[in-house]
Amino acid sequence: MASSMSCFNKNHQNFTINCKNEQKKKFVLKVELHKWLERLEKENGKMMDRKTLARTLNKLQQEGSCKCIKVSVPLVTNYTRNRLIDVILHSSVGDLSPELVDQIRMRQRNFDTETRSGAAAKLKQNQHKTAIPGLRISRRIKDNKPLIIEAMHANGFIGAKMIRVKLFHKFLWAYVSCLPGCCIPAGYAEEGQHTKDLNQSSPLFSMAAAINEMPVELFLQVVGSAKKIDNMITKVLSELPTEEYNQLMDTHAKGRLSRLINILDKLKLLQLANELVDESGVPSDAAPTHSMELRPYIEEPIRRILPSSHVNLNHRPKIRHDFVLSKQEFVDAYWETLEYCYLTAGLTEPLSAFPGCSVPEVSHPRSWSSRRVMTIEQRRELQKRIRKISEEGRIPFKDCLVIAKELNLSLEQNPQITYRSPPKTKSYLAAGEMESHKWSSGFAVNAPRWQQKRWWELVGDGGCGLLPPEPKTGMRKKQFMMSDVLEISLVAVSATGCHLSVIPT
DNA sequence: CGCAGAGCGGTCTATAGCGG
DNA sequence: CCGCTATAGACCGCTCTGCG
Repeated sequence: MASSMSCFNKNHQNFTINCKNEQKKKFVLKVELHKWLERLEKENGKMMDRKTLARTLNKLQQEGSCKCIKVSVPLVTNYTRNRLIDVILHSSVGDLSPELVDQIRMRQRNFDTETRSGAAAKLKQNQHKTAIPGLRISRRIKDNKPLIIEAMHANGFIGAKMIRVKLFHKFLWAYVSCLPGCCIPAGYAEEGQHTKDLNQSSPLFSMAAAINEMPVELFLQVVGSAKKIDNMITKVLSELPTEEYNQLMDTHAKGRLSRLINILDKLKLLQLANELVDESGVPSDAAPTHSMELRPYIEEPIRRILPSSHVNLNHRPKIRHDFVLSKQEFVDAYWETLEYCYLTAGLTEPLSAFPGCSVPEVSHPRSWSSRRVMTIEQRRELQKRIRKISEEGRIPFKDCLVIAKELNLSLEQNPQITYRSPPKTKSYLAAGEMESHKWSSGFAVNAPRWQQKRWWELVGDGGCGLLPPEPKTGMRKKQFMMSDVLEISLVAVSATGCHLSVIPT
């Protein structure tokens, strides 16, 4: 690169650009080059103007020393829009390969990160200079965020990011496989045959068009909205009136959606369609923007070893799983493998293998916590039943089991609720949480905050009569028997689909 | 206690408009 | 044609909050 651009003629002044290893580079970002020249010129007390650079590059391009192109990269906060980045290619570069586009995107990402982290460090330094010891000014304005989050969850939003990514990917795969002319062969039996066909290409599709066909219910689960949804969950997004659609697909929703797409991209399950965008602009909504990768792979993270063994991480063999996503069951198998490899990766180095090295989320157990994944129908039916039963009094254990079974709610998840006795006394308030509900248990409750309230949040406003009666004025503490709390908790278990472990006091 | 999500405040880029 | 300025849009780090 540098050889072709080693001499820059600007305002009759020669600039020599000399950079080690630059010869090996096939491209340079325009912003990178600009910053670089700016730094050089600063030493001379002058500033490089962008237009001057553009003119010079045009001249070099006409001479055939380089090629100036624009590469489209997706925005992080808006899945429907792309950002065009200016790239100067070495004249020897022919067609843009997907690898080169990847490198360009990576370089742009790194450039952004570097410049912004530099700016943030400068800001931090300034803050240190101006900070008044002991004075802490909160710049956060209290808002209705908790209410919004609550409303989103009430609409079925799944907190676990990887579960959202999984559901979204399964939807996209199903969408793409139904596209006319799609090369995903349905119901293939012969491995050799589909391998041959799938080698041909990764099916192209328009992300915007795919999302338009997304069921509202799925949208509420994976993207989320705080909007009150009535009689719309059976529809797909494109069937919604514009106003409703815009309310669902607000800036934040687009941001959340874009982050999911970004993760699918980093998992190499999706690829940005490699189109060279000309000066005239951006492709339309109907044009293919992404391709579905049908041959993804997963590497098992390498087991952690004791330092004494002195074995280099790089020299241990990696176990690799290759998939051919020709059938729904293979898509399921991909996700099960990914979850298994990384969720159980307690004694492994997630960063040692793909995709753990590029998607940190895959190795966070919280990202996979599917405890509260329920369809809206399940959620509403559960609310209805619990309300009905609770009007009649206490809910016996067997009824909880019946509800869980009939609504197909899982009881088989990780233990999350733990009741145990306090070190000395058996009576204390649990972390002020019960206090906030104006009642307390008569024994130790060591459940996390969310567990202590989440289950009654699930069943509706104010607890649907399941809560012990509100204590009268002055009656701040109420003693409950273990059986009371067990019963209540088992409803929670049904509602949340988690285990309850009881540690005898 | 650590993580994830979201808002804020900041920087950077692209662009348009203006005057020299 | 050139350079300056204002503005919008994008997106990061920091921070706070709630969850598990």
